[in-house]
Amino acid sequence: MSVRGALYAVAVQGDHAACATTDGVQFDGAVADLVRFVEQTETSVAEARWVWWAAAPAATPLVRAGLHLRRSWDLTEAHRLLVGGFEVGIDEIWAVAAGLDLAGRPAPSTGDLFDLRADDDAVVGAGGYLNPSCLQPDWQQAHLPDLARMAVVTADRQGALLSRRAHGMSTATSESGAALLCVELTVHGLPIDRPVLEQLITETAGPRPRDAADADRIRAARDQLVLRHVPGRGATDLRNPAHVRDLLHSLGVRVDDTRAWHLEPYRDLHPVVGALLDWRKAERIATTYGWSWLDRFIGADDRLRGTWTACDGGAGRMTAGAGLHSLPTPLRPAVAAEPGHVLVRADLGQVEPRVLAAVSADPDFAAATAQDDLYATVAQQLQLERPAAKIAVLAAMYGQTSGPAADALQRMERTYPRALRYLRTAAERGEQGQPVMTYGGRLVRSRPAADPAARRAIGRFTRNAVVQGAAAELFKAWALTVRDAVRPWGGRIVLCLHDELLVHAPAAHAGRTAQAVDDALQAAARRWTGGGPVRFVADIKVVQRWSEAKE
DNA sequence: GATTTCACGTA
DNA sequence: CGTACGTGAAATCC
Repeated sequence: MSVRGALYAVAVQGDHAACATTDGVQFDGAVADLVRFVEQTETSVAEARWVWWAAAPAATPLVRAGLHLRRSWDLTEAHRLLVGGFEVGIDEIWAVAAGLDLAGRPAPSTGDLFDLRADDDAVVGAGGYLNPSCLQPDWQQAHLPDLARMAVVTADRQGALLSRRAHGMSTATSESGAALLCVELTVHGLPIDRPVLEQLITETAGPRPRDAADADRIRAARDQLVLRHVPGRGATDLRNPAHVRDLLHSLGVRVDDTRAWHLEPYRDLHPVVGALLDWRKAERIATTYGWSWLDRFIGADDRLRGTWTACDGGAGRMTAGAGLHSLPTPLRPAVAAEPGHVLVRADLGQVEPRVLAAVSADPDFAAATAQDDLYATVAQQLQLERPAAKIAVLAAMYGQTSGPAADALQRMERTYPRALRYLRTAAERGEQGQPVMTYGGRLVRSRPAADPAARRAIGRFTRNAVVQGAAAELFKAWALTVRDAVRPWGGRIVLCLHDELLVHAPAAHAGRTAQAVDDALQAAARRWTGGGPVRFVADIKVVQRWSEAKE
């Protein structure tokens, strides 16, 4: 089966661009003119699907120009479904789609004057491989129409391979859409209330330093809040874990490392412990989320911008730079809707166990998803208290085998044999060095492991990857449905956080937008589960600031 | 100069 | 001996 729609492949390098279909090259010219060509095609060809080797270089100029593209096919994302992994060149994508042996790929030209292959300019060379020079920007710029034509061919070949895999095609279009959404997130950014953020940073990290000497003074003052508790050891470098450990040892705090959760029990032993733990929080904001972070990542339009990727190499979640996925809670009041707008904050409830119920097709576990609080039902079925039931479910998904979960896990085995078998199989495959496949048909490779402990660690990784990865696939399907559903009301997704969505929308359409986000979940879940019995729930609230309505 | 270790933020 | 990611500072490797 081929990829649905009319395929238009776009290749961009610098200021130049080309577009091709199966009928041949349709456009070859400047990026500024490509924007008009794409806009015209998007409106006149209802079934247009945009194909690119990677979303970022091709789609960024289109998104910057304000275009909204409905359908895409991302060769890099589709390739990742086929073979797993992360970093790939277009030569590898081409070879895998063509069914060629990767080992036979010609080596890239060394640029050596005596390398005669540099004279061979054919796009597809001996053995059907792409010219190894295809990874070089200047070669790409000279061959953009060819790259676009090759992209159309590759998309069709990938479609033929993925259509043999359960859910392969829908996951490929979803992951492609996620990659385009990532370009939009990168371009548009997250709205920030700059005065509030500056206030919050000032409270923890101190005022904006005037110069380097001022920065040193503020830093020393912060250190002094800790060091004043240990007279005579004022030379201790708080940023050096070994120094801190020695200091703590001298006070009778016996810890191997100085991580916060090891130190927390000693908070009352000596005032320096609490001061150190408070210092760490302030230091984190000062270094990672301080003034230089603000200057680097928040634009003149008060938008926080990081680089987004649609699918990490491991479990398959979206990732984001500029600290977007680890913004400390104290700073979240600064994430705020623009005037006349609201934020619709939606997060999935207990998504991983619900996903496990769906992907393992365990009927009794699926029945538990009917309730808003899945763990309450599981507790009844296991005849345990709710906290113990929750620990048991999480232990099963994360591969914890020791501690208080052991008895509860046996009950899980008896009550939900199908779900537990699904997890055990994934763990065993990882331990044996084999890849696992997610519900959506994405291959996750297991890393090689030498000793038994490392093999078990890989087993925990693959056990978790089939759940976390499938949850990521459902999340992306939801996010893309939301992207389309909120658009008529002027809404736009501004943040994706694994199981949480933030939509920025005009205040006048707040209610409609919130309803659209909920409807989108039901529609996406129905499609994703194939109409199965598993229920998904979301907590959805209309707020001005991200920090509101957060339990 | 690049890589590893420690630490910690988020889910 | 619960999973993943990104970031920064210091130590370590080459």
